Amino acid sequence: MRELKAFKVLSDETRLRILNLLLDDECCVCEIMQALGMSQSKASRGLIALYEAGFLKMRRDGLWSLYSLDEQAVKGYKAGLIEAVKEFFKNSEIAVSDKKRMKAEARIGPGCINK
Amino acid sequence: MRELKAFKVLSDETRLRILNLLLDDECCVCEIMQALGMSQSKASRGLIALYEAGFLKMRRDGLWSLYSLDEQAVKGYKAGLIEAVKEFFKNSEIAVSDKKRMKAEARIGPGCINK
DNA sequence: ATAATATATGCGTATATTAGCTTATAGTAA
DNA sequence: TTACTATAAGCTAATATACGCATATATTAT
Repeated sequence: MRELKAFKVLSDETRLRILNLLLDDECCVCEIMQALGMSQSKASRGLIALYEAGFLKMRRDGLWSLYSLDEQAVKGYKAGLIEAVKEFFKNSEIAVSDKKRMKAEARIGPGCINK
Repeated sequence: MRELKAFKVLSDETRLRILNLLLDDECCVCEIMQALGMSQSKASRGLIALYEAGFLKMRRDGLWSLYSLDEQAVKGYKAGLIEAVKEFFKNSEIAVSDKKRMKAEARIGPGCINK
């Protein structure tokens, strides 16, 4: 049986919201945690899970880990999954406010939470 | 946030295999349990979960509960999920043998297991 | 070197999920 | 009615998952 990870990783609201944000942009962990209002470890773990499931790629830029959609993911069976995520969040209030907060945030690291 | 059930229900191998079988055919619980070699309660619960997630419809025919793909599911965001399931099982050995066993089985109820 | 910062990870725990076993329900047949 | 059969559901144990807290790691800056 093929690996189930891609299906499993989408069975969680946190990870769906993260993936939805990353459909358009490249983001670091701190941007995700701010935009989605979640803890650093939660954001990091969500991103890593999506990465390990093959949806995201990652590159380092200094202290930042920058995640973005892996173009390989839009081929094969994951394409349907990504399509479903897009449709799922279409006209979704939460997605709109997630994106809004994302745009508003600078990449200033998790420390900003305490400012 | 929209209901997450459709994503959650696909995070399990059993239910993926059931849905894949039902993409083509209408089946009763006993056919699924035989074709997939699983217990009656496991097959029934898998089918009910897929039904409640909006992938399947059900009709009664005497003692049999007959499940099949709900055409509503091929619209909206579930369409991508179904597409992903199809692609996932493309050229999959397990899907081929599942379908083969399915064709070989008559609808004779779970009692056949003991024969 | 030390300090500061962004991210990853180990650990414990709370919660959710799965599946087997059994029983209940509903329809059929005599 | 009773007997039979296919499915659904209750209960429980085993397993898996998610997440917070704290700490480790890695990179940069001084």
